[in-house]
Amino acid sequence: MSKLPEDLPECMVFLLGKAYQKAHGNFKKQLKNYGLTNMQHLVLEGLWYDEGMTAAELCKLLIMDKATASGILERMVDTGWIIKKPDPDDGRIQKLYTSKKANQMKEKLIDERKKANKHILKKFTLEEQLLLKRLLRDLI
Amino acid sequence: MSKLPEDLPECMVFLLGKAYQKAHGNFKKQLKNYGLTNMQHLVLEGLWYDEGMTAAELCKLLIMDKATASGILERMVDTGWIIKKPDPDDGRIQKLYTSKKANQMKEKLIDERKKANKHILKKFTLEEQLLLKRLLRDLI
DNA sequence: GATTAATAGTTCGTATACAAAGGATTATTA
DNA sequence: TAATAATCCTTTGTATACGAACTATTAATC
Repeated sequence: MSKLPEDLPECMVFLLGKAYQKAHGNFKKQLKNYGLTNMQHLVLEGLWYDEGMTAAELCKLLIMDKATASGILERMVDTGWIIKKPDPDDGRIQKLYTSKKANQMKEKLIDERKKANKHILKKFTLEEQLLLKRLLRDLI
Repeated sequence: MSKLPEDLPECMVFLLGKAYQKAHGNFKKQLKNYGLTNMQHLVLEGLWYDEGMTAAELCKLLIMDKATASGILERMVDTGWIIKKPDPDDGRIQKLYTSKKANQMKEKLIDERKKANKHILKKFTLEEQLLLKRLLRDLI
């Protein structure tokens, strides 16, 4: 006999997936007001940390597949959030920069992620928060 | 000044998403040998728990969007993992059943998830494992 | 210096994920 | 019972996610 409601909460793939879905779902709604997605927001934060990164570098930082990145970056160029500049020294590379539009919203956007994070974690004690983050980092 | 490598590990949406990706990525490879995806595997486990569920009931159990389920179930019918039977009492409903093909692999498939789960958690002490699962459940 | 290997990106195919709208059917209610 | 609401499911459109194959370009090696 196979159980499930008892087994499901034991399955990490399930737990992680659904916890992510829940957390992502809320943040997503907030970001929709800006016309951004979570991954697009992460790209901006990545570039604010190190303006001029290549797609490959960004992929490494954000643990993102290059094929996935290709589409995300294309949409962000189309919607005016980032700019691609070819590298004169290496024809394979395009360096990535945030746009004026993005930089004007920088403070607000960074604050949105902080708020979302607090909202997700507010049900935990500070100890639990630190512990959860440590355990998740160990999984990555 | 915006940081990122210091801030990223603080962001729950990021941590949860990447931890899920990592865990899912490994399980995915194992399941590929069977021609199944994680969600399709979950559908089978759901139906083994309660054969004859409707799509709506399954969605509730697996915390899955109905639109998402629609596609998954269609593919699983096409590949012969499940069967849809119309309900004579309610024309809106189709009851879902696992196929012979699925039931023949039942033990193996259930074992695959257990193995995957162990593999994901092996780096933690038993205490940490229980704690992590509790914290994740609280997030859902 | 020509061949081979490695790297950067793109493109394609498939599978979620989900908002929104639509069609069919059943339940409710005035 | 006719009109309305609720439910079930599908379809459409957009955004990841990622394996695999492909192009272009640079690096390595013989």
